[in-house]
Amino acid sequence: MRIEAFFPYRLAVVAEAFSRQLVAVYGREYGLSREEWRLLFLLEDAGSLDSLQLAQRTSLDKVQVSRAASRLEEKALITRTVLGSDRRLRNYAITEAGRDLFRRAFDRVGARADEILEAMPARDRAALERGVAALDRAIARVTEPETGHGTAFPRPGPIED
Amino acid sequence: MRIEAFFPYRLAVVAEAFSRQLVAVYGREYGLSREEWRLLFLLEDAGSLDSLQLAQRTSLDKVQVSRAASRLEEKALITRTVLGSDRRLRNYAITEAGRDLFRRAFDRVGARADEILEAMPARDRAALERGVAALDRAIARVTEPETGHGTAFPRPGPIED
DNA sequence: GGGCAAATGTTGCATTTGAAACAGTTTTCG
DNA sequence: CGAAAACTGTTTCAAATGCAACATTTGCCC
Repeated sequence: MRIEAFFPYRLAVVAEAFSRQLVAVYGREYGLSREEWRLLFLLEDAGSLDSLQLAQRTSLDKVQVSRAASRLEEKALITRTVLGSDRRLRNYAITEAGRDLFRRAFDRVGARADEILEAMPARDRAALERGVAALDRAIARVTEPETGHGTAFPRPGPIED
Repeated sequence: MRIEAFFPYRLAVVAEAFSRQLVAVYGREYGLSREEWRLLFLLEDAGSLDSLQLAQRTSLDKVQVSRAASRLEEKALITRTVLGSDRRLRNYAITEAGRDLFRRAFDRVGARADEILEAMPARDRAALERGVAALDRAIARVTEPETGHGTAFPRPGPIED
């Protein structure tokens, strides 16, 4: 079989290429790693989160979160405080500087993503979104028994939570 | 905006989760890295390739190829010889042991991939394939001027080659 | 209450990865 | 012909990553 015809290969290569287009923006132009980008994204939306909520809404493991958060704190883009109610947990909050940086980066990243997606015919774009959503459900279904570590994003329903 | 609604995030997370399911097979059970897996895949199909052909058909850069090939050679799964016609190039060939290992791994990896894909309704699966193909074309179109390093797979037409 | 298991975040260490420098070969052009 | 430029694969070095051990805190059970 030719590798170009193997669907998992095609999916991985295309997803990497798409991701690379966006990393080129928030990475090179704003100095953010993928994990830092995701944490800022979450915090810009939520304002503040404790680590339990964060673990549920991100597909990063605890080491990645800890390290990305350290760097974001060094850059003064977020703050991290020990939670009083349970001193094992942390409360993460985005700073004004973090909001500013994220919003500027998001404008450019979103524009780049749209530029690519809008180069697709609308029907193809709809097919892609439908297919991705369905694949996500299929993976969740097939891997149900195991721990969902980074398998997918939280969703309503009987699975997860 | 909620990160779960940001399409590039959804695509990246789903693609990683899918990939992880397959790496769990060829990685843990057959000791192959992603790059080694791809090289073996190509060579099992072609039998033997020189480095120029290889660079065209893989989405790996030269460093990744060099290192993966070294390991495969150590494991006696491929052979590497300097090409007489141009001593900068190498000829890669798969060994019998390499074929055997790859075929066994491919059976299991393909089965795992099918298990997931067949958990999708046929219409959704068709949508996914259509969408992925279209996204690949869109990325190639938008990034046309730059070097296509790992951007996509080779295709007929005016671009690349 | 007191000890033990579970949960959480962090750190250490070995491996992997990426970018640039490098060495060897070929091509170009004067 | 010969020097310089271009090309290819490998190596080097610093940074990133993954996994396991660790320290701290909490919940459990007697």
